[in-house]
Amino acid sequence: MNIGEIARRAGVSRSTVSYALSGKRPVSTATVRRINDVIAELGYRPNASARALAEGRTRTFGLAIPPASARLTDVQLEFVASVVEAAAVHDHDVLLSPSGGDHDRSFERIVTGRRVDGVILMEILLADPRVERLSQAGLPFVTIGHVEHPGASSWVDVDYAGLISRCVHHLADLGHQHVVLINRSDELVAAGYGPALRSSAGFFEAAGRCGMTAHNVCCADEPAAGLACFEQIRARWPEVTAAVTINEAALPGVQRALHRAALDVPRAFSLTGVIADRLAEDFHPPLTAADVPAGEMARLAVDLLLEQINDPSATPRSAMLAPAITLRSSTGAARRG
Amino acid sequence: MNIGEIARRAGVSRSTVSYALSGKRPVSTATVRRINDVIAELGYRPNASARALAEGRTRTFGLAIPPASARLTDVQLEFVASVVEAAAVHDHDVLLSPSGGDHDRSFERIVTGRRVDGVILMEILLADPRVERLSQAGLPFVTIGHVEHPGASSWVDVDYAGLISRCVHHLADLGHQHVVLINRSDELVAAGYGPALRSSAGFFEAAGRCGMTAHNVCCADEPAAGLACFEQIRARWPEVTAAVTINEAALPGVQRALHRAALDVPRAFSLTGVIADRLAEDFHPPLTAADVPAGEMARLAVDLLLEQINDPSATPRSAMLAPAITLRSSTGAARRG
DNA sequence: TTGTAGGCGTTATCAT
DNA sequence: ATGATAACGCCTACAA
Repeated sequence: MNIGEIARRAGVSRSTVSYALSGKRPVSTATVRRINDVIAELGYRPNASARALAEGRTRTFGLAIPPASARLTDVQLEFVASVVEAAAVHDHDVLLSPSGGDHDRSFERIVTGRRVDGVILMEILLADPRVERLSQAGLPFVTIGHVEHPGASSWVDVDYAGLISRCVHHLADLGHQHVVLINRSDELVAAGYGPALRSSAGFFEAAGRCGMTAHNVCCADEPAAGLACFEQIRARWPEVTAAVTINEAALPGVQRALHRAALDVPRAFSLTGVIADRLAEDFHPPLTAADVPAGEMARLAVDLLLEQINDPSATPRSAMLAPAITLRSSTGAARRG
Repeated sequence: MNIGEIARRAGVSRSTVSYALSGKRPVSTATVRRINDVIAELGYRPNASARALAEGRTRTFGLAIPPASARLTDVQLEFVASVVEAAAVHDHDVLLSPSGGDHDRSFERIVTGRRVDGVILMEILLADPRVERLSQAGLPFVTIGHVEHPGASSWVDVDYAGLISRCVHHLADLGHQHVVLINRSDELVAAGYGPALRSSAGFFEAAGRCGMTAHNVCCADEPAAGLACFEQIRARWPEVTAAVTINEAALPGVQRALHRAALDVPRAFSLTGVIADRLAEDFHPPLTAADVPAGEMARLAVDLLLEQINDPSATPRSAMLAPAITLRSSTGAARRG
């Protein structure tokens, strides 16, 4: 079933069918009707490959996700789903590429094979080879997280430094003197993962300003690590009365550690950070935290990407999101030493 | 950069370049070398759309995921990642389609637009309109979960009935008399979601055989629901000493309910079911449970799909997985009434 | 308002 | 062993 068949049955030329479909030139209402009838009857839809070849655009986005080996977290998953949905709103499809290492076949296939009109890069590192690859290929892209030279490309990010800083100030206001940051994993920090680095920077900066003693602890993205990590914190720095975290995957373990230590939150210990609303609400007690607005980030990323695709010469735009910190029940006045 | 340009620079015809690349006809080693040099120098890769148009195949799979509205669970996510990875092994890409309702634009675009060579359908319902749609479109597909007429199409599934039955027998052996099944949500059951129905069937069948009293409770896929659901169970049927579940998303809530009721597991209460290993191990105490082997299912699904694509007339194959039940620490002898 | 024809970049069938 | 050339199905000037 192709456009020629439709044309034949409707008694018109192929171009007329094409124009009737695209509306790029006037077609008499009578012919349009006839064509639509035939199309409806035969259930015709243009062949995407042929259209892409002729138009030079695929109406498809590439989404580079972390490889399956590195387990995706809950928010990351939500982000993927939201990107797909936002793309669908613009009648675009999403091609997945698990990538992260330097030489990924799937990523190369997508980039060089002109399979997509643009790419959204998740979980970007401060120095990410894929960014270089994409700009050299002249393929529009948007990164989630920003790179060394902001302004060089479009990105969407969360202001981890600022948010963590505000969390620290909040704790300072409550009288806490000794705080700890439960960060993402060592590997991520070593690889130059922005959110981890910026959180740490904002944390120490704010703690210094507030005259607090502060410690940073890296923790793998899993419950067991959260448990071990928290117990280690209690052992090494018993004077600590509050923790700030961006490590969502470790939360169940932290929860268990609190139980095990019979630490009442927030009376004996306060906990806050940057945590997706849903997870913050499921914690016990619900966490005072800044949301990670995955859905909004996804929509923004798609918008920025479309902007670049429609006008590759447009100056890249970017958005640094700073969601409000929602007060719930996990932070309270510091216990007296 | 196209094949013509490569041919020109290598001083050969386009077909020779094409054959040098595909190896579908002998090309002298000298020319192959020359061609490869040019290709390497210019970084050429064939245009995927043109190739798809000419070959009649896209080397792309469609993956129909539940819409973003229905939150994807952890295992579902792992499944998506695994499918992408398994597809990459065969040099195929994966196009995502959030679908589930009856009339989905994205699904239609993928199916009718010949954007993919085949489709993997996640979270299938007993009567799923997409199955009908795909077979009428003559597009190969594999379903995760099976439909009314097994044999009519390829599928991969987990033997929920059998596994749940074995869980029940295990509990019976431990002396439990009163058990409850914490199922997936009401909506899912009403929609004819296979795993929920088969779990329930296997549950009651086994309980009957063992002379136990048994109750089935539907529970939404979220922690809060798990908490409420468990407390309701305790209130309605205080005599129940063990629960079987397939609802992974509700587990955190169940965990909290156990804490809140100060129920010692497994001394005062036993818990088991079909739960992904990672989640089972993160539970406290680790759950005796059957794994949901998402990775294996994904690889199998891709294999079956490729089989159908390469030979559409091949009789559909299917696989019913029955992973072993791993004994951990959440089941024990029934407490005496 | 509509038709004709060339081109998008490959693959594959003829030839040579 | 290699070259022309016709598809593949669509879009879009250019004509009429």
